[in-house]
Amino acid sequence: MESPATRKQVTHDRILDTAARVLRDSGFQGVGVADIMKRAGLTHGGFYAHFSSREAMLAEALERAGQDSQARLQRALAAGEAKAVTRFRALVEAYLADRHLRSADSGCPVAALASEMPRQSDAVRAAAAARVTSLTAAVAATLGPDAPRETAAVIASQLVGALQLARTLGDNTQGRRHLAASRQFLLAHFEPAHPNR
Amino acid sequence: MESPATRKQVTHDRILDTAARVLRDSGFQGVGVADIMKRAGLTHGGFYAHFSSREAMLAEALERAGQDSQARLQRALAAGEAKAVTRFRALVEAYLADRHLRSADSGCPVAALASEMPRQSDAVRAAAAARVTSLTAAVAATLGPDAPRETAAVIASQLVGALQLARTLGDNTQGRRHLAASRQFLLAHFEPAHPNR
DNA sequence: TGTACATCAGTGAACGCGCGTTCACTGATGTAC
DNA sequence: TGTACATCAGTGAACGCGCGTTCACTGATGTAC
Repeated sequence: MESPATRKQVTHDRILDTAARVLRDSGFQGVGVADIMKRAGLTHGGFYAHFSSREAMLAEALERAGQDSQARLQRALAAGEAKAVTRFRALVEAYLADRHLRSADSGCPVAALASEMPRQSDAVRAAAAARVTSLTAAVAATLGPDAPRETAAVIASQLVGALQLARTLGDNTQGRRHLAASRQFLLAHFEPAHPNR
Repeated sequence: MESPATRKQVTHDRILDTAARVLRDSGFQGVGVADIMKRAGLTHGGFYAHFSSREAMLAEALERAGQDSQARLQRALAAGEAKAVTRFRALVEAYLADRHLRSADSGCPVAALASEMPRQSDAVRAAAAARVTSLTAAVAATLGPDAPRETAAVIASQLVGALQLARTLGDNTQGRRHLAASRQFLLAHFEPAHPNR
């Protein structure tokens, strides 16, 4: 698989990684072609050898951000299993961690970008809808198999909404109190009885 | 109070109303000086007689949007009282109405703009934090007086998160199902027993 | 009441800057023989 | 193995457009006497 395209693919990947981080930190408007290329160690002229347009790059970057975030969540669940806490608790504590008040660049792109979605291109919105679905599925997988189907959607809303309101309140006592209230509520009402599963 | 400033104040008000609507529909980036002035029936040159900068206008527009939205919510609560449903039910059904999937321009600015807030100016973020607080207070006022203090914050998160995820899913079956699940959950778990109060 | 002047709200042309996009070119990598 | 040529990834200057901001000016409203 060391085809002639390899070198270009490596660069493409580096650009995407950069864009996926900046996107979550700075929003769609904050992702500039020249800036992303510079951060990736390149000049802006080469951009169009990798993407047909800025719009196309945004859609790819959102998908990448979703994969990043999903993978991080899975690692947190695995770590939770090692500590013998429920998968649900591991998920809630990872998603609503105080640390996420500040740094959004490695977190969930839905929480970082949700209110901008209705104004994005079809490709971007499709990627966003897929990410909502996969987040809901990840939540469902941490609930007991007897939980109603809608419960996962409700919990996903709570996770995203709580993180956004806390970020709006700020990285201070108010914001942290808001996160803590959501964590406590979710654990009190939805944590399955059995530690592992 | 028919002071010489009256005419200018009327114009100022019209500009702000326009900006408050466009802001919720198109986001912070979508509010352009020339566009807003044109929609208000003016030319862009006069803008700086009303605001010191575009940034200052954004902060004022966000406050205005918050007032609009709060007033609409209060009217919905009053209408609910007339129909002898609980204030809580009136609030949930108004906030999570299917109609809000499409039109954000008259709705809650927090739901319309939350994920853009961390990147805004101090003045804008302060206005946003105040609106989160007032939304939480509005929710608290519809709960029984014996409800724990954190409950209102959790419900506010659910309202905002559910609306945003539904909008991300789109104005279709998926989006509407998402909203319906949240409405049902909130009513089943938090609606006070007594119809009025 | 009427006239002359001052103030005020809004106009429209112009400026500077950032940013997405294009394109001719360069240096490096790979291929043919 | 070595040489000549083709392909490829990336460079950097330039273009065009949108947008926030400035400013000299105009027509209308209000005030002094």
